[in-house]
Amino acid sequence: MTSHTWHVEDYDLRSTLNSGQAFYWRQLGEVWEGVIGRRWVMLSQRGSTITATSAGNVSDWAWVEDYLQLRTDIGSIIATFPKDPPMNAALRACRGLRLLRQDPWEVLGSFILSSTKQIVQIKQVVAALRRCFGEPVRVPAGHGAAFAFPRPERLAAASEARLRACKMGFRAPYLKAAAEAVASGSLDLEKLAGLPVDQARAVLEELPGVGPKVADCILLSAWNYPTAFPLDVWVLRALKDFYFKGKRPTLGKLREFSQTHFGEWSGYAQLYLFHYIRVHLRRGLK
DNA sequence: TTCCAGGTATTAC
DNA sequence: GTAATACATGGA
Repeated sequence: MTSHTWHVEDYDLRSTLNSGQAFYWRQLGEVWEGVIGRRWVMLSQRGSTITATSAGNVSDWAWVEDYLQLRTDIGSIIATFPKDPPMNAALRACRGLRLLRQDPWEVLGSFILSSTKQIVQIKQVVAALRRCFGEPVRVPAGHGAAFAFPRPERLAAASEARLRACKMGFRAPYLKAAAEAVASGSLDLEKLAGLPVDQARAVLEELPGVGPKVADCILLSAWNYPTAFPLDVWVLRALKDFYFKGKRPTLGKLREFSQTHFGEWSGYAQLYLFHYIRVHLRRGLK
C-alpha cells in the first residue's frame, strides 16, 4: 500500500466525486474508495491537500493526476464563463467543482445505462455490472472488493439475459451493441479524440441508445471536449428557469442558447449548472 | 398507487 | 423538422 499527496487550490474532491460524472465511488467517512482504470484507489482531502492511496508499490501517480485533472488551471476556465447571476450563484455554491477525465469505454458503457434512471439507480446498475462482468482489482486488506469496468469483449460475449440480470432493462441490447462495436474494432474510441466535436458526436450517435445527450456526456467526460453541453432534464429546467422565466422556449431555442451563451468552456459551465441545481436547489425549480 | 428518473427510437403530423 | 409514446426498473 502506497500513498501520494498533492497540493491543490480550488479543488473540492467531495463535490467532484459526487456530481454525477462518475458512478463507482463510495464514501466511507472522510475517504472515497473507487477504481481508476484497473487500480483500486482511496482518496481524501484535507484543506488544500489531496491524498491518494493504492494497493501495492506505486511510484508513478500520473494516472490519478490525469483522472482528477490536478494540473488544470480552473481559474482560466472559470474566467470564460458568462458573468450573469445564475452562473455567479453556481460558482459561489460549487467552488472547487472539477471536471474529471475518464476512460472512454467506461464512460460510453456507463452513460448508455443512464437514460431515464435516477443517479442512485445508475450507480446500482453500474456496480452490479462491474461485479458480474468486471475483473476484480487488487484491494488492500480490510477494504471491500472492487471491480474494474468490464472489458468490451466480455460484454459483447454476454447474453442479453445475463446483462438484464444487472437491472439495466431495455438498455441491455444497447450496451451489448456498443461492446460489440468496440470489441470488433468497428468503433475506434482512440481515434475519436482527435476529431472535431461535431464529427466525434456524429460517430457516437450511430450507436443505438446513444443520442445527443449521452454523446455529449461521453465527449465531455472522456476527452473533456470543452463545448460538449449535455442537455438533460435538470439543465433544461435550469435554463428555462434562469434564462427564460415566464417565456415558453422551444427545445430548439434552448439548444441554440446552450451553444451560444456559455462560451468556449460551455461544457464546464454545464457541470456547474447541473451540480448547482441538483444538489443545492433540489426541487426548488419547476 | 402514482409519478418520474442525467433519454432514445419509433411513429405520426 | 417537431410533437407523442413505449420502454425496464425502482426510488420517492
